[in-house]
Amino acid sequence: MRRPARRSQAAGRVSESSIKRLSRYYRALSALEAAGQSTVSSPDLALRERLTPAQVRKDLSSFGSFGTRGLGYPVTELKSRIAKILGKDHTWNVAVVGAGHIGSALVSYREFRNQGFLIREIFDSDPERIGLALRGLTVRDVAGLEAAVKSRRIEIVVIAVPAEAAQEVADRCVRAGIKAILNFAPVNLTLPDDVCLRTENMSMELEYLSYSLVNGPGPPGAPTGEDLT
Amino acid sequence: MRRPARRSQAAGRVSESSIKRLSRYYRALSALEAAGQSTVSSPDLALRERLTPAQVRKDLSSFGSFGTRGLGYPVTELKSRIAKILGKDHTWNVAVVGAGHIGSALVSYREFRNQGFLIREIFDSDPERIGLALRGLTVRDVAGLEAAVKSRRIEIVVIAVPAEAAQEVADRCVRAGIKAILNFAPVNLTLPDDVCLRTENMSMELEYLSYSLVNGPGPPGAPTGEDLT
DNA sequence: AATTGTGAAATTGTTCACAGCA
DNA sequence: TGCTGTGAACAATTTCACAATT
Repeated sequence: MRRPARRSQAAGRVSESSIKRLSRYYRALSALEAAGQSTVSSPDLALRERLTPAQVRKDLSSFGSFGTRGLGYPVTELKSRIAKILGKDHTWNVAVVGAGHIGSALVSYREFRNQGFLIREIFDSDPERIGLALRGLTVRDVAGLEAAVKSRRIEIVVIAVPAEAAQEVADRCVRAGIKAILNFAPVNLTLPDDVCLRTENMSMELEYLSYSLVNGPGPPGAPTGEDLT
Repeated sequence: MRRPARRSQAAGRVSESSIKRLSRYYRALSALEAAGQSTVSSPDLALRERLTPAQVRKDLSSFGSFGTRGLGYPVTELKSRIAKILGKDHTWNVAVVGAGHIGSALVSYREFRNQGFLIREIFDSDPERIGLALRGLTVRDVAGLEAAVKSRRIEIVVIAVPAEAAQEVADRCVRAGIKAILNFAPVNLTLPDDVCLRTENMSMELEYLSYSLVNGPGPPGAPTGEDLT
């Protein structure tokens, strides 16, 4: 065996939250680049993303990044560095399962394609939907999922089926060798540890909103105007 | 025996993450209730939500909840307790701004209504879309937003417009007195502190997935099957 | 016997503060 | 001078371990 394995880059230990912040830096850097700014400082970046300069520096340094002391970070360079870390230097082949409202919205969602996620197939089990054309794609029978994963080299599956059907779809994805799933069904999927799962849980966000409306926004203790005795 | 001031319930200090977990408990409890189970223990709940029993107990006890030692938590009781905390004992009047793919998907999204979020209005600025019928709603001119917020007592606005237009819509919401916004546009909105904002950031989730595909899933060091040199 | 509720310990994440560099 | 990179201080969160309770 090899020594304490390193990852591709100088990636140390990167927490989920710092990866999420990386996404935000990426977005900010894209905007800066578009605006023609060539370097950016940590206070500057922090301001744009409502973070602290220290955090920006910690995050960026945590994967051995290089800014220039006294000057800041080179925008384009840093952007492409982050792109690489986030796997944005690839494109990914995506299949959507479920051609209902969410599924159909996704195939038309520009942001998806912009980010390098190319939707190659959309599946459904409803005979009424199979055969429909959606943005240049034809809805196909979900029975063909495994075959398509192989033949079209699908790497990511988006699950946009009703809650009851989601686990079964997920199981089939796993059997087909899929390693990343984005789930829109409001259930907890059970998957092997080597499959990465993200669940887009709108209910959770909504509940957080309603919680805040009831209990007052912001950190505990913040005034609401109302006095809850 | 006077104590330092309490909130409505025994709500102590509740972090964002524990509120999100509350949503999960709620969902698990709904399932348990439907299955006819009348009590549930913390190890049981933890298993279903992939958490630790200790965390479940900490969360639940943090707002002075009551299980029964030796027995567990009463499912129905706990569920309605959480419902109250999350503001799920109300319904909320929601307006959607933006009748594009996301906006239209939302008005048809059953989960939304199930959770007590009633979409009362949908707005757009595109003359081609104004007047269209969507699930019993008519797309109206966004110029009428402020008026509708008042006359229809809208409490939550969902922003589903392109990135460029999002901040302006948000500003108008604030002026109309809205205190909760769910944002689907891929931008950072700037809002007063007393307005609760949640941004549903799909790019972030996608980037997390692609990061995981590139760098291996799970906590750092987890084996992938593939050996990244 | 089983399970909650909870201080205390461990861990994780964030901010501070300053040395080192352009 | 201004800013990065980073160890050390601090804060938040999670887990542990156990007394209390049914």
